[in-house]
Amino acid sequence: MGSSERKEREKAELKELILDTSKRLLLKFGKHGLSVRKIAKEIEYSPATIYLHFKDKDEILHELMEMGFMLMNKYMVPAFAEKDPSKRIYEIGRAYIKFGLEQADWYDLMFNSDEPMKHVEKCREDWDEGMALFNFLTITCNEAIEKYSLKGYDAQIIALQLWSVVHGLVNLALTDRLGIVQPSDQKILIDKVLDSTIHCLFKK
Amino acid sequence: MGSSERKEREKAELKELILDTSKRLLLKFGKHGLSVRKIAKEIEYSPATIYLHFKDKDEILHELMEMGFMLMNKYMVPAFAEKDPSKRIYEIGRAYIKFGLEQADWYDLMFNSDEPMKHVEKCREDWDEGMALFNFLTITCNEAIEKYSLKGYDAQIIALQLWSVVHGLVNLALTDRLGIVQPSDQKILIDKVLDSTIHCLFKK
DNA sequence: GTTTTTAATGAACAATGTTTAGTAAAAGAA
DNA sequence: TTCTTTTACTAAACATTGTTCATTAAAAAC
Repeated sequence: MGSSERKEREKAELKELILDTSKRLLLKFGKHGLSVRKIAKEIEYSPATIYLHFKDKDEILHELMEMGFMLMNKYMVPAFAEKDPSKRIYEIGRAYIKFGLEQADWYDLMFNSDEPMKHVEKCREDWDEGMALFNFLTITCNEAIEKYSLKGYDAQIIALQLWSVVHGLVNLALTDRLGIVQPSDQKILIDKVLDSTIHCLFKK
Repeated sequence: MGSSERKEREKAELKELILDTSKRLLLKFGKHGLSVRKIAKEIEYSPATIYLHFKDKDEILHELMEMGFMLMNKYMVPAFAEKDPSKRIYEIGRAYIKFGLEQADWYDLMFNSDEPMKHVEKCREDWDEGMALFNFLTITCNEAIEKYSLKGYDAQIIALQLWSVVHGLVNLALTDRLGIVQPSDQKILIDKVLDSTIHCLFKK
């Protein structure tokens, strides 16, 4: 006895190594540089070994997705501290966009990829990182609605509207559609749209 | 002579056959069912023959993209006919969303895919179908701004804001993020967000 | 020392996009 | 017609991808 504990620890360490390596490959070479075989080569194990720790490639992607939300939360910290609701919404928006543009591969994995969502059974359960963020936005919208006594506003609809704008903006930027339509500085353009959105919601 | 003309016609016909088949495969099996080898098998030629008519798979995707805009235009026809600018904006938004949800594979190809944009040299030139649509939206926004005498509004920013909202909504819906956040009827939810967006822009 | 459990892999399968050398047929020239 | 050149096409190969399974080597349990 006792050796079984060591075994489990070693097993967990290898799993962690696989995830760390996946993360590194994603950061270095993007989603196209992340393959099961490359991970295997990197950690100097055979590809089949990966499948002793993960059912799927999707399962790896799914765990990376969770890591992505940890990273995103770091971007959100200053925004969460903001007292004024409409200003908090603005800061959340800015942080979201900043994260999306700076961490394009993470963003894509977390918000655009089908694979880790469809094939992993606990998809709903594990996207609650995303849901928590959305709920916080909804609460903030509620605060803003009360503060400005906006009647006929549904906080959840407003939250979704805000999410759609920033999600749309980030995706348009990342897929090079923004530059075609308006070749000026994209960041300024994006800022203006976010300004306009919040202005027309809360500053009238 | 004369036979050379027939040759060229036959060549063009084969190219058209490849594109038609690609289109059919995309519609039937989605983007994952569309491979060079499947196209080849379908038209009963070898895969290498495809490369006599197209430089790349990307080039095929690119031509499909153009077809997609033709299809999208059909969705837009009723909206274009609308006289009132704010109502026209609303109808464009609805048509855009309808197209996105009903023709998910086309939408993905036209608005999300990197490949046909990055590797084909004439990317800018050929996305002018998309640009034309955006320009029309911008013009309509201008009309609305004048009609409601909205000061300090930039038509292009408003147009981009609108595009971002619908693009974001469609993408959230297509990648199953909407249902997680709010499991009620997605179409109604999307409609409410579009309503809210236009209402807060033009109806105050 | 023997048996059983575990960890790890090599090799195979079915896909993918793409290239190249080679062939067969058609077209053009004599 | 015969010879040559151009054209249309393909078989085979290459380098990838995710995934599975029979097998082996080693460690653990008895």
